[in-house]
Amino acid sequence: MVQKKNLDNSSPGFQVPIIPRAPRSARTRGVHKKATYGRNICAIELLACLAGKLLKENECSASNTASEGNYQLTIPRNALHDQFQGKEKLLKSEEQGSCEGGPFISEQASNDNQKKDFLKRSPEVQSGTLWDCSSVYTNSSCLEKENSNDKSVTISKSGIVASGDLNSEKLVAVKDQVTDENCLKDSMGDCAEMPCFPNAFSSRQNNDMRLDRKYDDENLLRFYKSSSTKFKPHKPSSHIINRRIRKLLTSKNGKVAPLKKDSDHSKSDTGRKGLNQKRTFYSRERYRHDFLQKRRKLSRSCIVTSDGVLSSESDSISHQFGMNGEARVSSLGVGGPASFDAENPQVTLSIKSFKIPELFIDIPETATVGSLKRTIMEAVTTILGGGLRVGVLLQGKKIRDDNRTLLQTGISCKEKLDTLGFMLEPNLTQAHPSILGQDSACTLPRNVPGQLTGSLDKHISDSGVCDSASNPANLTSVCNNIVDSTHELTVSSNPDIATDKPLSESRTLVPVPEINLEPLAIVLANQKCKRPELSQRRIRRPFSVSEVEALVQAVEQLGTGRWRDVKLQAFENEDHRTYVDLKDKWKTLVHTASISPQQRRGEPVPQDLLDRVLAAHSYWSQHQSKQNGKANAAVAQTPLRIMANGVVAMDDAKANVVAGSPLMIFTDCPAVLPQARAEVMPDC
DNA sequence: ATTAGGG
DNA sequence: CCCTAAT
Repeated sequence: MVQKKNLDNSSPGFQVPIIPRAPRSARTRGVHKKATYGRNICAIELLACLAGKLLKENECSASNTASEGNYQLTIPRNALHDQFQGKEKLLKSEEQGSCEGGPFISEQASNDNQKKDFLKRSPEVQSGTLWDCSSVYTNSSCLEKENSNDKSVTISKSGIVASGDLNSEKLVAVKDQVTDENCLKDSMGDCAEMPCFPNAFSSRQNNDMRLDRKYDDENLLRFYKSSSTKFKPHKPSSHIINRRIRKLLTSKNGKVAPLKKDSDHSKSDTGRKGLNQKRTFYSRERYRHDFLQKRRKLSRSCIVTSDGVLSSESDSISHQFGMNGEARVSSLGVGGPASFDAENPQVTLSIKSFKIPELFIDIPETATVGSLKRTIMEAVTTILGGGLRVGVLLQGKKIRDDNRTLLQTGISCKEKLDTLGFMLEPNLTQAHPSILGQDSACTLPRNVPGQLTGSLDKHISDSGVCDSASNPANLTSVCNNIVDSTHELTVSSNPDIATDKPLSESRTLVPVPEINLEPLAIVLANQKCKRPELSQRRIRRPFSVSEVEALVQAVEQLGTGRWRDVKLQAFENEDHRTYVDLKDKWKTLVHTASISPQQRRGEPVPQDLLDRVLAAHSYWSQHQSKQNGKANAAVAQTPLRIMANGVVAMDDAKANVVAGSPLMIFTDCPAVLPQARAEVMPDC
């Protein structure tokens, strides 16, 4: 159990213990200490990084230098080594063409045509776009484009969908105010070089986001910008945000005070049923039916929870998560991709991309680019307000990152590494209070989002863009923990104050009462909302044929009522298989054997095994009933026998054997089996 | 802690 | 696989 203790250590380099024996209660549940991996720090820092990126791109500056902020994530080699057991090689360098083969948007920027096509594919793109903090300017181009048609805005490039009846004239007006008009051009071609294009992570621009992770007693993770020439915003307004970012960076442990005072929620998360990362915000007012429908649809199918997926560079994984959100990692070890210097035991990874699956925005017809921009900013801020956390994926599925689960996954095995992945996702347990709703509903404190929004408003104003719905104050929302795992975020805004209002009003940082406010809704969608994520549910681990074989054999000998013994006999060293699991598996085996082969799923179980399952099941069922009948009859421990000729012999008459006796001789109830297992039959 | 069953 | 009641 000493080893157990080590496991509870939140050290990133947890040891894979040599579990002596199956714990009596492998299923013991309880509050598991979460592996933090320096989560807090990481979250804030990543947030800052993203925010910075967003900021930068908001500038929509045509500058397209390759010297973007460069962040590196350096993980102590030990940390990885312990988990991967020398499989660091998987983390090969991916400096170039990191996006190759992956369905990422970033790959589409190579030429204008592709971009156009991409836009047309918006529906699909929406659900799986690369979140690159694309700017509103970028979006605006889409706005205009779409607006010319059905007035339904679709910002697909960044996975943002905004629908509403935009006023064309306004857009046009806004257009003139936008710093970079190119961004508003209908033709994306003019934006080819714009950093605001989704392809913010194209290798070409070389602005990969890297996080450097240093091992530190205090900070497991230290984030720093190793080089930056473009990070600093040129505009004054940006400083505000920048300052904020800096503040975040300096605040230890994500001490973004107002952002995490909801400890209750995190507690509830420990409980499986209490977890609630789903939150729904919706405005009180109605939207135009066209998007009303859309929204409704969305809210039913899953919303919010943006998550980026950080996966190992396995292509298979890339494909798996192509529609989710993904960040690719690559090793940047000094000594080469897979080389490790014993003296410099660190593995350096870089986040190639990070995306948030979907972000749907509903905006009123009076909306302006400015309001949209702000709204998006709010949404992002709100989402990331709680910081980010690194999730662990196994075979494409989220798994808890507590040590127990990690051990279960067997990621220490080399074969498993291929399916191991990581992802960035909002740290909901520490989420911004405003988005942490109670079970029923809650109203967001208006002043909460106001802070950053205020800054943004100024920024917008400075940019010359009139922000009509500049009242962040109106961000009122209701959170619902919808049973169907719906995530929905609706941010209402005040469109009335829109364009016509003086800028001064737009700049106000003071929350304004929501009066006549048509809602400006933002729906953050996450198609894979069904994910339990923090769920304590163990990962699914289908039984292999050999396991089935072992199980069948054990049951043949021990019967169906001694699962513990079955476990001990056949799965003693497979800690992830509890006797309950074995029992369940047997149950399914019996079922499987009872149905037609066409109805069976998963890895096919050899028919002979299924035959044995049926035979054993039949026998033991019968036997059990007889036992019940004969109150105190001797318990036959191993009445079932399989003869060398492939015959399963069962004989209750001769089943009366000493308990524990493994073998018996039977002559009745034969069942022809494809294969015989002579070894089981010593006598005969 | 196990078993047995339903979910 | 999970959850529970019953041993």
